[in-house]
Amino acid sequence: MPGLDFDPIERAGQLWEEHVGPADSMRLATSLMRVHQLLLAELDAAVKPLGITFARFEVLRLLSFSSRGSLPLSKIGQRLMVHPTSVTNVIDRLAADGLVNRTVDAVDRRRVLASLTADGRRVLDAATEALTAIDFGLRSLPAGQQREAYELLRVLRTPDFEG
Amino acid sequence: MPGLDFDPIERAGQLWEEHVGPADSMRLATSLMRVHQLLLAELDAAVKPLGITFARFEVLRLLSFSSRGSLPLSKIGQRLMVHPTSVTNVIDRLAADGLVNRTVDAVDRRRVLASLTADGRRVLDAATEALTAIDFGLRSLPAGQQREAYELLRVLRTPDFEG
DNA sequence: GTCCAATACTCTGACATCCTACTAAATTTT
DNA sequence: AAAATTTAGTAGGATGTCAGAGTATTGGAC
Repeated sequence: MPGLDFDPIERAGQLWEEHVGPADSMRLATSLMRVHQLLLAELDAAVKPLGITFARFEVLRLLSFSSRGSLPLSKIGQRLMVHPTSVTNVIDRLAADGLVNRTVDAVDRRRVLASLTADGRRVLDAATEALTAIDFGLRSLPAGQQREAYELLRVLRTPDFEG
Repeated sequence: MPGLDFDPIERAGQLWEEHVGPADSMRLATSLMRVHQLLLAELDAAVKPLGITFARFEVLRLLSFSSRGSLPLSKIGQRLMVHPTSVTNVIDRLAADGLVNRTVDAVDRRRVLASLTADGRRVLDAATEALTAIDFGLRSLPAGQQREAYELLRVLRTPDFEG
């Protein structure tokens, strides 16, 4: 890095972003990492008083939207795009806290069905309220730009679809 | 990415997102979570043959841009916006693999300085090449939209500044 | 009908992250 | 100069994530 008249250390964070070859993609990738870290920290903090994390909130929310009131773990994994072991992990903790029930599917005994308990419903409602109150950690972004960002990211969520 | 299944028929899970009340912010928040998961998995896979993770790549990259060739751990934490213990963790693993050196700062003996080894430099170069080859997992997003997304997310990365 | 492949989940281990202390060193106060 | 405070890093524990291996169940091939 030749010819710098300011402290290179203090500027390194910005420097690589502006000088390195594949600047745009690297910038966006690292930016997504940072935003995720900050956002998740804020969302976790918002629901922490209720004894859950944002990951658990997402599971509870998913269960509340299932028509039968229950979902096989594999389905939860597909929806949240997480590994089967992650689902088992989170469901175990939710069950230990009495927020969900686990039952073996009578039709296909390989399956485990998770469903909300009354407590789970209460916690979900309170968490939804808490998260809505902080605008899901996105109040610094105007509503219109939230939509834009959502549309831009849509393609990245569906890697192998429609080009 | 085994365990991830994108059956379009089952994607009804995303439908509700468009019907619920505080739709925009919740949609964007969950979208960011999914994109992060998918992106990180792809980036980790790209550098896995080199024996590192994307988190370690970010640390190596940061060290390579420091003028003195070393950085105190606290500075690394600030740049990557992660907890001090996370830095200690990653540096420990990098040092165990011989990719960085740890030395106590002679000026301020509270500080620990991390610096790249020759091996670390080699791994960093190879990782940069591997990540560039896959466009940092963002090839499905056109360059112009990558810039747009970056600009939109900027505000979320700097919650305290309004620059 | 039996055997085999696919599916659903669990178990163990690795990783990165956070939080709450805690120690050591430097800086500020008094 | 001594004490209090701040700063840098570490230790231990929890969480969520993934990968690999293993068990149980189902469903298809023969």
